[in-house]
Amino acid sequence: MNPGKSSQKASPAKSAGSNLHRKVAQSIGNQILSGVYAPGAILPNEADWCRIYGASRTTVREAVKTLTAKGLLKSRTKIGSRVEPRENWNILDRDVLAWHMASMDPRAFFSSVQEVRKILEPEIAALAALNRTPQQLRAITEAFEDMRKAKAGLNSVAPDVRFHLALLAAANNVFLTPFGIMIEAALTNMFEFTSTHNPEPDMFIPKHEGILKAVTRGNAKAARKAALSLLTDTDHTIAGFPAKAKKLKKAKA
Amino acid sequence: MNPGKSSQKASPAKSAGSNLHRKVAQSIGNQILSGVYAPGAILPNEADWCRIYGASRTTVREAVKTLTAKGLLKSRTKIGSRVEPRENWNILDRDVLAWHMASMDPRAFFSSVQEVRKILEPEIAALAALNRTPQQLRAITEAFEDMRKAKAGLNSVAPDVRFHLALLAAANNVFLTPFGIMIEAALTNMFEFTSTHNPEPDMFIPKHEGILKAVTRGNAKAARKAALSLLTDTDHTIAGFPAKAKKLKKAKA
DNA sequence: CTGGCCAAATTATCATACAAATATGGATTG
DNA sequence: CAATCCATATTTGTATGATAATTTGGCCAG
Repeated sequence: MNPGKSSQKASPAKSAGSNLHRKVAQSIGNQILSGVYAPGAILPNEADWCRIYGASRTTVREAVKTLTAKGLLKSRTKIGSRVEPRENWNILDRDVLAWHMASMDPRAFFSSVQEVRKILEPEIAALAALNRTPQQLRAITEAFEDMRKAKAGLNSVAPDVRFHLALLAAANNVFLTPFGIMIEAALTNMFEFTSTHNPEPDMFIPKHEGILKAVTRGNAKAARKAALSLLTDTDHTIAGFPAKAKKLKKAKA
Repeated sequence: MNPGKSSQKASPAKSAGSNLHRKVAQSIGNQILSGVYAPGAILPNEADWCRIYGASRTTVREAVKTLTAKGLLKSRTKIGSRVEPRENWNILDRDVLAWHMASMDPRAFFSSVQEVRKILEPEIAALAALNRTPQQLRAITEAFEDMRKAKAGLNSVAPDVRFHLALLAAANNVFLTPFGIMIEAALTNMFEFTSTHNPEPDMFIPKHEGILKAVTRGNAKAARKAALSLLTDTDHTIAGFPAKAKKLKKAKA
């Protein structure tokens, strides 16, 4: 038998994506990240989820497998599904990060992110200066040109993201790439949070140019310094917006 | 209808875990990471996998959803499943990393890992010195005591891993925790690769003690320096083993 | 040549049934 | 009374077969 379903959709897992198992996964994922189910807690069983979402067991199980693959869950026969300890959560997964941000204080989020960015991005810039291929340098350059054209405002976010991701790719180290997701999330949400995406508007373009030039010249030391300088500006921008607490509205379900 | 299955298991997805969908996921994951299916390539469809593994569509689909959740795949109706570009792969996922190591040159692996470790671990130690809770400090201390007791050899690996993971946890930054998987993999495999896990056996314990003391005193600068010093020793150990190319045998299917 | 429409391929979802694992409590036995 | 074994109930794991939804690609008409 298939519990639920033929009845009515009790709690309609909203959100887009149009895949039901995806919606279910997002809904459950959000509940875990928001603390409705704490690490160690046992989740409702498959039959329960079927009733809750009005979905078939097949669909629910695919959602559960998705969450398991992201380190949020582990299922055992006769026991059910248990929430994994936080250190196993794949926080650098795009979905998990989105669910995380949806229920986190934005200031705490930016604080953690900037801490890591200041550790990594100067070194990423330095590595890029040493390891970049001509093609990768071109990608960075083109992103920078687009930034210059876009001037300020919302349109400048996308090229900015591309710039930082291209830089990251140019570092040529697989184990650094997962941070692209974090950087992207940070830059994208910075605008919505501070409503001015550019820290120190006058220096925004020049400081990026500083990184580009250093990477072009292959000057690791200068690249490191330029990247750090940009991040310091970003710190100031964020610090200039105290507990505004505009809820980040990134996640979907 | 259910393709395959009732016939015979053509290519028996070996490996442990005892869950069929897990074995299938590991087998396909290994094939993707080893380049059998390159990014952009279209994979066999569900019916094909059913025949190949002698599994039901239910099982195959759960495996595919698992891989999708790790960023290796994306499925679309009428198209099939396509391998995602490498930058979307969740390389800091435990499984993905295992599959990656299974088909990678060990020297290249250690090179990339050490590059990242030298960037992160000194700063992790510094953050731990500033942010650690008493409980976290105790965890680090206990791990260190176990290392001292264990002396050299294989038994010293586990406490060493615990030491570094406890340090990481004490940094108290969510976005750093995913690196625990990489650090664990590195330390665990170092022993098998160099057959001497301890770099500079005489200095192995003292250098860890240096980190512990600095963290205990809350001296960020000293912690940073001590962590870097340890990593430099590790570099030397690895460098001392040129193209031995003992294949790492971590992954399972 | 252009636009729209049809058909085929593939994933998405559903319903149902049975298998396997395992925690739990109760019976059995020393 | 204690320890062991065992039956049973619960929950996930797997199989099967059917139908829906999506979308590419080509066909056809204007």
